[in-house]
Amino acid sequence: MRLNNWPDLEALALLVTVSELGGVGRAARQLGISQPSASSRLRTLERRLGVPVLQRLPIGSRLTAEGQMVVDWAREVLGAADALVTGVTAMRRERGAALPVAASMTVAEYLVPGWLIALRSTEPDVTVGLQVANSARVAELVLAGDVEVGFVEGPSLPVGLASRLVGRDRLVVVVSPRHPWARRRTPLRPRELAATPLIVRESGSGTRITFETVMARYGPLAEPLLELGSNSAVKVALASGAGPAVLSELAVGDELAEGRLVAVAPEGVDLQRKLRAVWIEGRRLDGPARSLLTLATRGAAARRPPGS
Amino acid sequence: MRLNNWPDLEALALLVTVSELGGVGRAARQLGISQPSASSRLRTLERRLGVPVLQRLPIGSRLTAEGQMVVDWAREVLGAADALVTGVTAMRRERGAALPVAASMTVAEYLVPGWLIALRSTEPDVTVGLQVANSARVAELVLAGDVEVGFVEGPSLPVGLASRLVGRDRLVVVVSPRHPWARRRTPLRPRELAATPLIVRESGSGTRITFETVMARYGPLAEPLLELGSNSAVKVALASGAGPAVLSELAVGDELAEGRLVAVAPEGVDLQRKLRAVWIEGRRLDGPARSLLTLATRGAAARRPPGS
DNA sequence: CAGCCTCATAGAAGCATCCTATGGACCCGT
DNA sequence: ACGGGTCCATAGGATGCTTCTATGAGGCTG
Repeated sequence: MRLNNWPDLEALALLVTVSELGGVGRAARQLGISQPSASSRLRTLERRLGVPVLQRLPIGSRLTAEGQMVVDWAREVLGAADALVTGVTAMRRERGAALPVAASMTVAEYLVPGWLIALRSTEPDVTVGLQVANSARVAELVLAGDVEVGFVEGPSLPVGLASRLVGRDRLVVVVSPRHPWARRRTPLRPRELAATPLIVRESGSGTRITFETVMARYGPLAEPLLELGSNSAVKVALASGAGPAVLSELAVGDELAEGRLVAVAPEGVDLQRKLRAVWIEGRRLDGPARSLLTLATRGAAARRPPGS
Repeated sequence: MRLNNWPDLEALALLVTVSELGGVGRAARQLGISQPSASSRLRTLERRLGVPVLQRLPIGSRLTAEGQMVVDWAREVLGAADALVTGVTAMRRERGAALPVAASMTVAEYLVPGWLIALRSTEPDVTVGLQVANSARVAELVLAGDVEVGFVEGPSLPVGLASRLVGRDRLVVVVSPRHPWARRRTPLRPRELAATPLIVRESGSGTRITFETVMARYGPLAEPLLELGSNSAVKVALASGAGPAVLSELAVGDELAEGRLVAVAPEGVDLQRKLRAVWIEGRRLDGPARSLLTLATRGAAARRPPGS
């Protein structure tokens, strides 16, 4: 991870806006900066990228072919950055927010930002307060009335809570494409998996607990090969070719689709877990809480069951 | 897409490095800046995020719980930014590169950056030149010897080219979760799909051609609802709830996994297409070209066929 | 030909970062 | 207990980028 030479997100956002509006000046106006400022920034961006991205014409500006690619890549970057900002903003407003919410780590990390971004378009003024905790603690917070809605993972459902499915997640055993398991033809037996030292999340994490619970019946688990505190740390370890890891499918969807990681399904083991929204039983959710729940449910309800 | 309030990628990279090395000073040293500079930057980042992310201790610095989330989100952002920079760098070196490559747009956009990032770790000094063109033109470039390796999509395979499968892609019909089709219970008949105005990529794009070829036998296609020049532009249109679109699965993997978009499979239509590396028949690839091919093949070979 | 649009350039002001030098807190050895 | 190692924070001056307003150059249109 080198330090400099990173693109300037503001310049990229400006470029994306230019591509949408078809003009430097128009984009500047929309973003609330002066036209010369926009012009200069784009020129700097172009110089730093080393590729002309804009075709300046007397009637406006169009993207070059390279510019089109840059804009597409930039939208990915900005989307991820938006998720970060949105997530952090929600965590900052932990207290005194109009809509206090609690979520388990996987849900908070991979799903909540997307929901909040969507929520923003229908309810721009609602401030959401996000608290991240394990599923048991989330349930407590909901029951205590500290938050209106909670999002939990796993099979346990405390009494007194109403719930709705907001998604399905599946733990996957993944290896780097370099790893021998990536090419194995024989199915992975649960006992073999149990006996293999794995890269896992720290003990206490929902991912770890789910995995250990499911695997319990196949004999004692081997000592972890490595124990890391976040999904992305596990991915970093995997990237350098280290042994199999267990992660949430949500965390590795991209890597699997692009072939940067390979999933190895243990035979006959169901590692799926349900992600649920929970709230106090009998309480009728309304206003923003209802909108959020609708948003969260929406994706899940229509998504097809296992296997796309 | 507002302009300011975007996080500073350099500061995020610094934070990630701190999380890996466990200390502000250590991270500063690794990144080649002074320790006070790092300290001040992190403080600024913290102030702008509004959340304490670091616990400063006399023996180093650890992340707070919020910091852990920020680092994970930041890794996503930086990964996307790295893909952008890598892709642009490759396009810039179009001529005079040690390893000239051509790729169709989907491959260039979604797969090539990942391969190049991986290639960097084994062959740090190789400069790759990337040319983006449609599959037919890629084949020409390979045959003319302008590039060593090409990456094409679709069924056509010109004579004189050797090829190897580097991945499978599938076109998917997607709608926003708000769209009626997201909840439909009846299967989508090919004829209904053909008769529905869709959001599609511009004519001439590989995605569009593949779709039209496959659908040809189900009757004339309706006029497009909207015709856009890039995958992300289509996604932007979808996000605002507009009608069904046809996109590459590679382009929407994340959105499907997180439920932000919903796939509707047309009954009995095979929209899969193969992504192939091609080079001049009989020519033996060696050096960096060989490494790249290995990398590209690696993910595909081990990936399971349709349906995860 | 005037007026409107486009984007580019010039010059001055402001802000954030950078560096070096130093200070305060802690741990650990002697 | 005391030096020497670690750690991070602060101070002060230099630098560079971005910002603004004002103006210019080019093209379309009534």
